[in-house]
Amino acid sequence: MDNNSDFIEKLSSSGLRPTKQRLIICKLLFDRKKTFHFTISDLSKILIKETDEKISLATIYNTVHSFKKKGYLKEISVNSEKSYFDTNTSNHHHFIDERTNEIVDLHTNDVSNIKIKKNFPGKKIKSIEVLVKIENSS
Amino acid sequence: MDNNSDFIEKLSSSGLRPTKQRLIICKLLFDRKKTFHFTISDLSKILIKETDEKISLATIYNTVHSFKKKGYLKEISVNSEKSYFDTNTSNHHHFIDERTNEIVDLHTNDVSNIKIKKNFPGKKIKSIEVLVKIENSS
DNA sequence: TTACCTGCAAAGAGTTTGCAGGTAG
DNA sequence: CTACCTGCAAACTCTTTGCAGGTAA
Repeated sequence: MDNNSDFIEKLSSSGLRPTKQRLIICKLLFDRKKTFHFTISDLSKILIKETDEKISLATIYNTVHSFKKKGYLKEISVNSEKSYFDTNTSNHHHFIDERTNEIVDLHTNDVSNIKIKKNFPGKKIKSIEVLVKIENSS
Repeated sequence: MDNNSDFIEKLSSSGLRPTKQRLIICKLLFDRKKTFHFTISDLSKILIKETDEKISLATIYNTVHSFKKKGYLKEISVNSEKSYFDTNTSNHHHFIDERTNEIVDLHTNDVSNIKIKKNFPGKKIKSIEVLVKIENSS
């Protein structure tokens, strides 16, 4: 489990100054066992609730975008209303319940091997993402 | 290929009045051989360019949402900046080039059969959507 | 000291809504 | 005639930007 000095090292080594705000956000995002899926407003609400420091929205946007650019976060396309970010940056898929916007990771090996049988002249495949929409079975 | 009286019938039969604006949009969206992927602003620009009548943005939004609600359009999650709509409402997948936002349909039988090997207590699978991100091969 | 970072407020983009006037049935 | 539809403007939400003051190295 990461601790504060790991985060300082992580930020410094990628050219980001380990400011107080970035460390708070790091702790919130990366000091957990399970993948975290969030929108900026989720993150902002949690920061307000769980932290004494008030971090401005602009800084949250800046930080999330820096982390994304450095590869610490991934943006996912599950919903066109808001941007969702994912602390799991490895190759994987998602379940989503569109009623609640609950998102759950789906490991690559929980999905049968996918073959795309159509070629695209001049283009190559960069990634294949599966979105499994789920609903209550009742 | 549909013509105007087919569209009048289509709208009337689903409880939508076949107004001049809706017919123009119908013709633009559905009187074509290939699937059309668009954002509201794409649609608006094309309407301005190809039509003498000026249709207000609010009406375009209203119309697209009515058509979606009636099942004539599908909204797709490929990008979190804008809503994309698809005139192909059947089950299928997409290629996307994120550099240009070019979207191309991928038929279900161009993708190997997908099995999800993970169960979700209390939930059932509603749909499985594959997004294949592509880039220039050069 | 200097380059980078934060926080505020303003601006921008996309979308929705309220309402007055217009139109289909 | 009545319910529904259109178009305008205002409002709203999410996101980005400009800039003054603050902070890490």
